[in-house]
Amino acid sequence: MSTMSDVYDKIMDLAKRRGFIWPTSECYGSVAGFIDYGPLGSMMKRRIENIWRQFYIIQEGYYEIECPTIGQEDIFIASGHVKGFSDKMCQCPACREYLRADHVAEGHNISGASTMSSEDLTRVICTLPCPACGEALGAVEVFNFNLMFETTIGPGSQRKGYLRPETAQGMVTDFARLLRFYRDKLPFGAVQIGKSYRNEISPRQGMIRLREFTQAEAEIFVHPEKKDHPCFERYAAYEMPLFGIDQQVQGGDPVVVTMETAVSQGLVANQYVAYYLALTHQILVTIGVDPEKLRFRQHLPDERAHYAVDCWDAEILSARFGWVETVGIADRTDYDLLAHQRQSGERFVVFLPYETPRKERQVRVSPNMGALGPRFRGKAKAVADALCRHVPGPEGVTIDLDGEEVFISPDLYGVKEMVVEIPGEEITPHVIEPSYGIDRMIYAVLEHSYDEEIVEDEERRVLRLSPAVAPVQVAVFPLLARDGLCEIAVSVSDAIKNEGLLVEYDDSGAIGRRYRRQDEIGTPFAVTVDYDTKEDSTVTLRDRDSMGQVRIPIRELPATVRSLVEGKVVFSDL
RNA sequence: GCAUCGAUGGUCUAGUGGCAUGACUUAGGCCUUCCAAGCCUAUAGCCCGGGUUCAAUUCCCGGUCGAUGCACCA
Repeated sequence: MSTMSDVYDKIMDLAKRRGFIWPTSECYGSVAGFIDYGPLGSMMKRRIENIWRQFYIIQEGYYEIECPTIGQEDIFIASGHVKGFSDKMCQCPACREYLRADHVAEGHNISGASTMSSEDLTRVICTLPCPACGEALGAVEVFNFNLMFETTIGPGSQRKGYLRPETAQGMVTDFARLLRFYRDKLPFGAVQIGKSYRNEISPRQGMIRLREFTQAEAEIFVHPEKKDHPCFERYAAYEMPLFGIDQQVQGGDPVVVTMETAVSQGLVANQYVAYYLALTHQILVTIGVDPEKLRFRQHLPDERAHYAVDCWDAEILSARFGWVETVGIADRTDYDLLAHQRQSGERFVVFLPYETPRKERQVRVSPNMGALGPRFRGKAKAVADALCRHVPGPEGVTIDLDGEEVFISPDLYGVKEMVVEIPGEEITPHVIEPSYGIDRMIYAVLEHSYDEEIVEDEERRVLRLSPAVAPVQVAVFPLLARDGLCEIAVSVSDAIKNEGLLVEYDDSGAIGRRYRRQDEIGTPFAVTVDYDTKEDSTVTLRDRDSMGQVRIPIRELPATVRSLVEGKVVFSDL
């Protein structure tokens, strides 16, 4: 454990010193669960988010939207967060221990505790002993602790609002607009990258459990009966470790299978889920998560939401925290759309026309209001409604009118049988929801990239970041700060900047120290201008990981470096 | 939120009821022809608030942050 902590401590120390991650507002003492991204951290975060966009927006074609981080109460009543995102807690009057009230009750075989009101729970547990100190709970009081930050909207605090606990609701509440944007066809998807907030009771694991964190989420709306992904071929042969329910229950290891097999064997519920499992694996490996420290674990039936048909977590192995849930991928069915439909009174459906309109025989009852009106007066409407419900025959019908049996003769209505054309049907789509914790991804990349080695009796710390996520992409040095080398180096640096790359120029101290500085922040390439440069206009290009060097002409340098950073060529091929 | 422990320049650290160590880093200079070399100089610190005391970085109380355990973890 001591060596494990060391890795975390070293990474966080480096991250603090070099400007990746800082405790927030340190001058006032910081607040647990909040962090600042420093200059390098912000850049790296942006690069990771952009890789995510590359997959979800460019490859998948799901456009990004941006919704407020504060939402009105209705949204979170519908989503279930007002009710379900809180825990029933109580404090033991004797030992002041905080307890989950429903857990106390369940510990004494009281069933249904999780659905009881606070009052009922208080009554039930007040005779029970405190599980911590053994004293009777007695004057205990059960209260709700909701993990959402609450606020008010507008002056006078009339309107309650919450900081969103996830970005996903935005895509669901905008469903009708999105559907129209995508021209009324399924499937379609929308994504959002942004801040979410959860008032964690005890956010003590550095950047793993934050109170304000960044999520990247996609909501993909699909036909409930068409869960084959149109581009499944892309990942059908993709292999990765899946830790299914069976393997977990039987105490086995994750199995490495193709997505094709996973779906056909029923390990993964459908192609959509499998597709995004594979896509997620690809994203995580692309940003620099070690594939050996990555697995996908299926939620057990008791941890999965009751409405979800399948749910998987991408878990990343951290030396400090063990397997960390970093991405969740769930088939949430129509739960969210129906919930908002109920709460808002709006319709959350897609109208899907049949290929050819379906013909259907229908019996239509048309009450003769001209006759019903004078006879039943105020009750005429109720009679008409009852007639339509009963579908009376030609011989009249007896209906129940406020408990009174009333015979309605055939002259008071007509019955017509007709063939109507049904052009299509309305369906409520199902939602496939991949949800990424960006901050956890960043931590994982830092931890998996961190390396130490001994070079000539000196410890060399190096972040082996992929060029795709390294904040600084190229460093440029004059070998010595004299004889006009600085001027050449500055112009080389400018030339590389013109390729859109982030360059750091440094001419201070010994060359070795400058290389080490860049190694520590993960800069993948360094260019050095030396005396030969003055003779033949070439420079050395140094590779961070191998510390190898090649000489290249200055005029080829910018394009070469760019290809290297984009991963189109690798250093060993130069 | 509770319990235990901790907090000294950017980092690591010595130490103390009475002028606060050292190293590394950083900046400037000298030197230096490719991987943290050397020399000179400079910048910079006792977590915050209250108490005890002539005097508190040191002792006491409270808080903040961090580590660990408990609890919690859509």
